[in-house]
Amino acid sequence: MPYRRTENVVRRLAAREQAILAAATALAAEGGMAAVQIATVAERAGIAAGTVYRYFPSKNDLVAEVMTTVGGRELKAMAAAADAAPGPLSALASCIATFAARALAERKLAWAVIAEPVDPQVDSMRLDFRQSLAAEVEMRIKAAITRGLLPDQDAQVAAPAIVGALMEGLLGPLAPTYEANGPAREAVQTATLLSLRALGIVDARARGLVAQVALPLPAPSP
Amino acid sequence: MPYRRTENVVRRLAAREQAILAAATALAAEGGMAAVQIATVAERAGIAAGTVYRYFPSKNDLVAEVMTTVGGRELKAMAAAADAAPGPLSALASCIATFAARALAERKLAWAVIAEPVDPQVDSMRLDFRQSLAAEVEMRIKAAITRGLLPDQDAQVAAPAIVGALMEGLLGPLAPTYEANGPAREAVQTATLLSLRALGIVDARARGLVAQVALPLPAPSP
DNA sequence: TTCTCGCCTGAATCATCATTCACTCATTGG
DNA sequence: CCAATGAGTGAATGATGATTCAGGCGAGAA
Repeated sequence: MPYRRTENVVRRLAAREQAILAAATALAAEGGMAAVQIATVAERAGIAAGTVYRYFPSKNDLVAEVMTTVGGRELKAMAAAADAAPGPLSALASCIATFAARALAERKLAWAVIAEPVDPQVDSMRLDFRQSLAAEVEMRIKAAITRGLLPDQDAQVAAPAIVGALMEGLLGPLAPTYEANGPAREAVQTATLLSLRALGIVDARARGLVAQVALPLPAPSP
Repeated sequence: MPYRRTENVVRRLAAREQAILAAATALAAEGGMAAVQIATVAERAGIAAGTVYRYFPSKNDLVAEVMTTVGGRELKAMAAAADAAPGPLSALASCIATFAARALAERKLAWAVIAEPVDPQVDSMRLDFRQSLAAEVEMRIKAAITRGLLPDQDAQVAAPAIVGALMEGLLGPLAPTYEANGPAREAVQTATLLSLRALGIVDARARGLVAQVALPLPAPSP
């Protein structure tokens, strides 16, 4: 048995895989999907291009993993925020505002993961995420409808529409660039308000549904 | 003077340019921007690849022209529908519904022109279109606000958000595929209703703002 | 220390497309 | 019919980026 993967080696391998993933994510956050190139990722991770292929069978797999990781993190945050809310309506509001705030904090990354075009193969992966995103919102909408807190409506159209509105209104190329915390927070509130109104909540602000979720913009997770 | 562009030649040249444009547009409508390749466009137009470059200095210029053409057509339709409406609110409703209905009728093309990613250079062209799109909606929103028909709000965020909601709700990959006229028309109404509610119109349906604009889905312009 | 693995390297290869250009050919005016 | 002109051709070229692979090298086992 002249060679075996010692604990040490295993750890190093895992660390390297994380480094690659981190490099790819950082590049996506800085320059969008176009910036995620094997050579660039490798350089940033401090390894040679070929090495990347020891960890990921193809670029698509790498990108897919980035999406899964980032997407999962966001979904979890949304769900957590919603679950912590006192009632269905404020859960809905929290869910929406959380998504908006977090996406805005990592604008380019969010755009890259949600919207930017990629290889068709990877696209189906992205679809899953968008699907989950919409599903999360849809669930909250339905819950509110069930309790009579929202007018009856087609949640299956409404949910993606809300997601689209947030994306376009906050992340898209048309959206203004928010510098400091102030305007960004306002934008999140405006967008949330708009979304809730779209669903039929007329006086969200008056009811404290918006103010209550005026989260600080979270620092991007490491 | 052994050679001159006769009337005949000029006509032929113009026809060929149109053929190229038409081929590119058709390809975009069928397979998205990725399908718009010089070789493919040329083949579809019945000419050699090199010939395309006698008419367009680069692929980007060709794509830009496709976008301008398609985009202009849509903007004109929206403006016309809105201008024909009796009041500011129904103008707004018409504007939104028209966009929704037409985009849905040529789903892939609309997606390609509005949302699908492309070369950064071309992207600025697309931005112009999106900008105009949002501007058109924004103008209608502001008009309604001015007359006190809508609650005061930030139209600059609301307009792109509406556009985003329609895109994602109707065109995006998550949106269900609408086959016949029936469900599609309903989807347009649902989306329109949602948009109007987002802006603060609580009872759009009751007021006949939605039903009134239940346009037939237009055949795609040739 | 020495012998093996198997990880790492990065230049070479492959694939995909846009773009060019030397050449052919049709049209035009004389 | 002929010469001139420029449209049309399509194979060759270029650029970009993913992927491969033959060989170097360092870490574990004896």
